[in-house]
Amino acid sequence: MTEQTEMPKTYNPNESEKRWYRFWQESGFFKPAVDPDKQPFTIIMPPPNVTGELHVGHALTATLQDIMIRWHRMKGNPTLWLPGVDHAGIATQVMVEKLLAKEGLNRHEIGREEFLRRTWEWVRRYRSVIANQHTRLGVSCDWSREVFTLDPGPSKAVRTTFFNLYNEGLIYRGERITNWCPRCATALSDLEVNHRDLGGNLYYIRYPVQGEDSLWLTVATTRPETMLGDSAVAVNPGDERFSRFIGKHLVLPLTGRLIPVVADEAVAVDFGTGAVKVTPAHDPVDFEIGQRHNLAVINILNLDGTLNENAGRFAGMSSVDARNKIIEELESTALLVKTEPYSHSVGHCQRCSTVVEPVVSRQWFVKMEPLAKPAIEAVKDGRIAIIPERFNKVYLNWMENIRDWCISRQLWWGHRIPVWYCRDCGQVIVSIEDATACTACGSISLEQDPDVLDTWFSSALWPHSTLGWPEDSTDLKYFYPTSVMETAYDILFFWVARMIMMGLKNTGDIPFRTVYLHGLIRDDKGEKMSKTRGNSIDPLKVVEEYGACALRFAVSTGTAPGNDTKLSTNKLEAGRNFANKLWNATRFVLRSLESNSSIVIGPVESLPPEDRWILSRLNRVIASADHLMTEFQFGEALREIHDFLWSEYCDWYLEISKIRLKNPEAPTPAPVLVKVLETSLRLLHPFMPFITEELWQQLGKATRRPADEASSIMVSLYPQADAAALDEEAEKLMGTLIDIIRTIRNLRAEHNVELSHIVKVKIFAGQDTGALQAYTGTVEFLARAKPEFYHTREDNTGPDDIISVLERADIAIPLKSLVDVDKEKERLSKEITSLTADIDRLNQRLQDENFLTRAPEAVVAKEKANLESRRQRLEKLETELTRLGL
RNA sequence: GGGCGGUUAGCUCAGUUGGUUAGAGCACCUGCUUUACACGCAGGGGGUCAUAGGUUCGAGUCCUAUACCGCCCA
Repeated sequence: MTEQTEMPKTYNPNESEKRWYRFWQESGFFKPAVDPDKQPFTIIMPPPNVTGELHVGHALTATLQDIMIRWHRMKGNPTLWLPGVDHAGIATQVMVEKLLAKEGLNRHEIGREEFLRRTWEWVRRYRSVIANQHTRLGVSCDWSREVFTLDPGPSKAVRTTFFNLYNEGLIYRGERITNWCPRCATALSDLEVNHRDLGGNLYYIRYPVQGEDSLWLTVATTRPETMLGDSAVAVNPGDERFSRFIGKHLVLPLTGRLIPVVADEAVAVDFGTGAVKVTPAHDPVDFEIGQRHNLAVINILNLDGTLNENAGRFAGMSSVDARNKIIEELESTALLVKTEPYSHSVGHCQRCSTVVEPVVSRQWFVKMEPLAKPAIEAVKDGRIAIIPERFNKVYLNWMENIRDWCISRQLWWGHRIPVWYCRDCGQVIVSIEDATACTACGSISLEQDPDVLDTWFSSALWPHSTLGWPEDSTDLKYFYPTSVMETAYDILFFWVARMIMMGLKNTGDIPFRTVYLHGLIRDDKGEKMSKTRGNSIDPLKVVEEYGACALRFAVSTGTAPGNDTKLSTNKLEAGRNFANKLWNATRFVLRSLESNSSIVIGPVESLPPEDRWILSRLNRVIASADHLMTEFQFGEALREIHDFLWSEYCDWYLEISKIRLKNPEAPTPAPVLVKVLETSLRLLHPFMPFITEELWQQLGKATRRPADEASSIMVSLYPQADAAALDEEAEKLMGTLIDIIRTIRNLRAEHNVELSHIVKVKIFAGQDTGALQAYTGTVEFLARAKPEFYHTREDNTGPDDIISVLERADIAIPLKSLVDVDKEKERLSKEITSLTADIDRLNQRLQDENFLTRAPEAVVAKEKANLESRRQRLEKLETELTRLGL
C-alpha cells in the first residue's frame, strides 16, 4: 500500500481513461440498483442516428446527461440511463444508397430484401462505432439495456400504437397535399421541410375567356409550369372587378382545356391581379379551393419531379425546363403580360435540400388535435417543466396550431406500415401481428402496404417503448415516468412534443417530468457545424488530444441552458489545464503524505484557522453547487467548483500548508489537505469523471481508506454540506491575511522591489493581531516580507514608512527611500478620488428618507457600515498623503 | 406577418427571486526556471452592461420603444 509510483509531471488522460471505463463497466456500476423504496432517477438517452459517427453536439448531450446521472447515482438514487440508437429512416437509406451508387447500383436493381440486408450490415458497423465513441466520453449508461429502434420491443410498440390509433380513428389514410421530395422520392412531414426565401418572378399570364374575343383574365403565378394542372381560376366573391366572370369558362393557354372561374373567399384581393389560377394537385390552398368547388385534381408530376403525361407535350421535362419552355411559348403567343421580380418562400427537403414539390398523394396521417390537447395541459399545469422556461411558449404555440402529421414514407428502411390490403375484396387490414388472411373474405392473397413510417413515429414512443411497453414490464412500472429528457432545442417539435403526446396516449402518464433543452454547438466563428460545411469536430480526436474530461469541461462550462455555444480550442485548453492542475495538486498532496502518514482530522476547535477556513469554504461551495445542480445550472456549479479548487485550495491553502509541512514541530496539514481534495474530487466527479477517479484512487492508495468505503468514486457519496463546518471568524481572519499578503506583493511589484530583498512590514491589526501573529512565517514565505505586529499605529510608524490601508488592518512598509514617492502619491490620490465619490454616493443614499424607510434593514445596515469603513479609510489615506507630501 | 433569443472587458461567454466597488477563461503588459503544476506562479491594464425612456429608495437584472444580429413558426 505504501508503494508509491512517482506521478509524472503532466497528466496523460489517454493512459487512464480507457482503464477506468473498463473498470466501471466490469464492476457493474452502470446498472441501476433497483430499490422499490427509493425514487429512481431515469434518463432515456436521445438515440443518435445510426447514419454515422458522433459529433460534438452528441458530446454535449452525453456530457450533460452524464453529469445528471452521475450526480444522482452518487446521491443514492437508483439511477438508470438507458442508451439507444435510431434507425433514422431517410438518412440511413441515403447513406446506403450512396454506397450502392459507388458500385454502380441502385436499390431497385438489388431489390428490397438485399437492400435491407445491406442496411443491417451498415447498422452493425456503426452501432459499434457509436458505442465506442460514447465510452470514450465516459458515459455511464446501462449498456445491458441498450435498444435499437427496430428491435422487436420498440417494433411491437410501433405496431400496437398504429393499431390502437387506427381503431380510434386517429390514424387515417387520405389524399392530401403533401410535401414531396423528388430526390428522396418520398413524402415528408411539414417539419421536414425548411422554407427559404428565394428570388424568383411573378408571371402575369392571360387566360382568354371562352367564346369572347379579346376578353381575358390575367392571373399571376410564381410557378407557371403548374398551369398545366390548373382546373379553375378563382376570384374573391367580394371583388367587383371580376363578378361578371364568375361562372364563365376560360381557355387554358398551351392546352386549350376549358376551366371555370369560381368565387372563393380564400383569394386575396390584393395579390397579383386578384385572380388566381387554381391547381388543386400542387398547392395546399388550391387543394382546399378545389374541394369546395368540386374541381378536378390533375397531378402533372412524376415521383422524380419530372412532368407526367398530364403535361401533354411537356411530359418528361424537369419542372425547371418546363417552366422556361412555357414562358417562351407564352411570350411568343403574347399571353405573357409581364414578369416581376418576386421573392417567395420555397420548401426544401431538410435532408437533401432539394426543392420540395407540393403534390397530392394518398398517405397515412395522424390526427393531432385530440392528442395535442392533453399534452398542452401537461405543460400548462406544470406536470412537465421545460428548461429554460421560455420554450414553454414555443411549445404551446406550436401545439395549439398543430396540423395533421403525415407518417407514411416511400422508403424501404424503417418500420413497415402494419396494414395489409386484400387483393380479392380490397379490405384494409390493420394488425399488430403479420396478417395472414383477409378479415372480410378470408382470402390469403394479401399485400402489405409497401411504405414505412416516419422515423419520428417510433421516436415518439421512445420513453415507454424502451422500458417494455406495451408489456406492463417491471422496468416500465419502476422507471416510468422518467425524470429528465435532455436534448437540443431544435427538436422540440420533432421529438419532445410528440413524445409527450404519445406518452400520454399510450400510458396515460407523462413521459418525463423535466425537459432540459441545450443549445447548439457552433464553431469558433459561430457557424452551425456540419459535415458538408467541413467545420465539424470529431469528438474522438478531441478526446485523444485533450482528454475526455477536458472536452466535457469545455462543453459544460460557461454555458446556460438553451443557449448556443461556440467550441474553441481555447476552452479545450482550459479544461486540459484544469485537469493538469488537479493532477499536480494531488501530486503535491501525495508527496506531502510520505512523511506524514496520519490523515485523521482532530476536533475542529483544535485546528488552526486556515484549516477551519478551507473547510468552511469547502462546505459553502458544496451547498452552493448542490443548489445550482438542483436548478439545472451545471455550468455555474462547475465554475464554482473550479474556482474553489484553483483559486482557494491551490493558490492559498496549499501554499500556506507548505510552511507547516516544512516545520516538523507544526501540526500537520496533511489530513485537511487530503480531506478537502478528496471531497472536491467527489464534488467534481460528475463533470470530469476520469481525472477525478484517477486521483481519488491514487489518494485512496496512499491513505488506507476504511474497508467500507466505495471502491470507486462514481459510487461514493456525493458531498453534503455540513453547516457545522462554516466558520465566519476563520474566513474573516484568512481574508485579512490574504489581503495583507496581496498588498505587500502589489507594492513590491509596483515599485519593482527585487525578489531577493526581504522587506520589513509592520502590521496593525487591532483585535486580529494575536491571531495573525501566528502567520509570521506565512507572510515571510508568501510575501517575502518580515512582519512585526502591533495593535495600533500609534507611535509605531517611522518616517520611511509607506502606509497601506486595508479593510481590517493597516500595514506599513519602510520603503519610502526605495520607491518613487510621486508615483505613490498619484496612487493614493487616485484611490482617494474614487473613495470620495463612493462616500458621496453613500451619504446621499443614507440621507434619503425613502431609502431608510423602504430598503430592508440589512441593506441599510450594510450601507452604513460601508460608509463608516470608507470614511476611516479615506481619513487614513489623506493623512498618509500629507505625510508623503512633507 | 407572428414569436423567441442575443447585444456585458480586445475575443468567447457567466451573471435565476433587483441590493456594496459587474466576474471568468483566453489575449495583452510587467516580473518569476520560488523542487505540485510554464498545461504554471505573482502583479497589472482594460467595461457610461446596444440606444432612448420608464418603474423603483436602488436596474446589467423588471417594463416600453428603437437599432443591429441570429433563430423559430406561417
